[in-house]
Amino acid sequence: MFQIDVMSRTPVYEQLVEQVEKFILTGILSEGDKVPSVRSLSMELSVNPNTIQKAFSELDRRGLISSVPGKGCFVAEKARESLQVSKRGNLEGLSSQIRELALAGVSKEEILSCVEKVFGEEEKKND
Amino acid sequence: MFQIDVMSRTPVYEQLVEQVEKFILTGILSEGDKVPSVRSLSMELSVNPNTIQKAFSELDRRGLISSVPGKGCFVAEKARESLQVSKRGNLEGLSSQIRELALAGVSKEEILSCVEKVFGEEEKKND
Amino acid sequence: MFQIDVMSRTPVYEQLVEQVEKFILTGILSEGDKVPSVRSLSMELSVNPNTIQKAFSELDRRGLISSVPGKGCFVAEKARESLQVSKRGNLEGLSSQIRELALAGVSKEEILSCVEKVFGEEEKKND
Amino acid sequence: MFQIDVMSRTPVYEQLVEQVEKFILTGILSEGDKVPSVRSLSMELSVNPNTIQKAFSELDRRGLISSVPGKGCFVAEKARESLQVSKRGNLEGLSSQIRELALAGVSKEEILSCVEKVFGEEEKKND
DNA sequence: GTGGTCTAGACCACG
DNA sequence: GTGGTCTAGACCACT
Repeated sequence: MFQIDVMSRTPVYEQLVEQVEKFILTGILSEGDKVPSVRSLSMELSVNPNTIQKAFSELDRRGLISSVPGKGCFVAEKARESLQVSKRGNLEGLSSQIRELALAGVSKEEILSCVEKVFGEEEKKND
Repeated sequence: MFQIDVMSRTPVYEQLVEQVEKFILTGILSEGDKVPSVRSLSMELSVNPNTIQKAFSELDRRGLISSVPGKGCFVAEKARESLQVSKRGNLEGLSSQIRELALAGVSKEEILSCVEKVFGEEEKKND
Repeated sequence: MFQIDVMSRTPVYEQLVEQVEKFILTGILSEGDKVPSVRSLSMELSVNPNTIQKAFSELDRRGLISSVPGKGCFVAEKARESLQVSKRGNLEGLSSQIRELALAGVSKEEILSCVEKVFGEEEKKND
Repeated sequence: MFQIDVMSRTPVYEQLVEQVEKFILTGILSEGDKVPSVRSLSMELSVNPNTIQKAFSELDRRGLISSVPGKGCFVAEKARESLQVSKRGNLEGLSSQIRELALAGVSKEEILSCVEKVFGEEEKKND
């Protein structure tokens, strides 16, 4: 289920956070579902339990999962919804990235075709 | 000319690199131009000379400036061109960001309007 | 009668203890009354019997209930009285909380109005 | 400056967070001030650097300090103000505590005198 | 020197 | 079994 790259520059715990977010967004993890335990993930990924814990703490802090000591971690109510709202806030991040590309001489057409390409993939998946 | 934010999360030396790149891209720094010296920048920005040096080393490594011992640093030949090529490589970064937004339920229309907005700003500037 | 929230951060056994205390204080449970059995509560609340047992042990330790082997648990003599005494010990907890609020710039008036509000509610109930 | 009690039930890192908050609120730590380094605090308090780090991460997350890798941690802009706002949100916590005491038979007068006492102390300090 | 990340391994409270 | 906290000690990037 999870795949982490220990050689990556982005911290392992951050990779975990991102993947859980992705799973929630795609519906692989639904609200109320139990998230794999710290120890099982630690074994499965050969990652120290503390690192898993850190990722889970962060997800808890963001209100995406709810950690219940002695029972496990569960995907929070409205996790998906709140995730969609927060991600949407990154639209300005997109703007700045486009601005940078424009500065580098990338034409509007190239960027538009890039958008089309991505949404083309999406449709393909849904077939 | 330069503006750095010591409280920012992005390393000071990286901020310097980014700004030099931007200056090259916008033409504020043209090929052959002399880049301010390590010492003068250090004074001006109240930044440790080592940090400035690190930024210059990085720019040198990327082939954007070239150091001439005893004379200073100069914007390299074809700096702008090579910069445009490398930045263009970020198109895949754009794709992944768009993919994320799509996953979060942002519609194609919203993204397209975002692209239009940015290029609208660009045109305005050129008026 | 009992309501527990398994997702809550406060341990289930503690929630149980608090609720029994509240029932004693409000008179819902009077001295000598039989407390529901571990097994029935376990069924009713879908909570592990061990957890119920732990709560009862704690209540026993505090002298609020007494277990009669083979017969069940009963609210102890003077349970209400001793509870009132121990709760009164929380007055110092109140002081420290008020001190914190004062430090945060909350005025004496605001706190007094808060006190009035609570006692206003109480009177309303007794009407 | 800092005092932690390793025997306390409240985690060491939480004690640290609380103390820093208190220092900010009382003005012992002003905005822009440098907070002692992770390592120096670790030595001074005989607490593992990781534990200090955890406290600082939490404070950073709350926007009360700003961690700058390689430079140190600094009290954030508006730290005091935002702290006052968030603490004020605890007024409802005060209400519930008062409600509990009322339930235990504590009279309104006793609580009012408690409030008076605390604010009496405050005035004394300011003399 | 600084903070940030990670591992290894321990103990605790809870269920 | 679960998550939460802590220690000890390491490495990294940055100043």
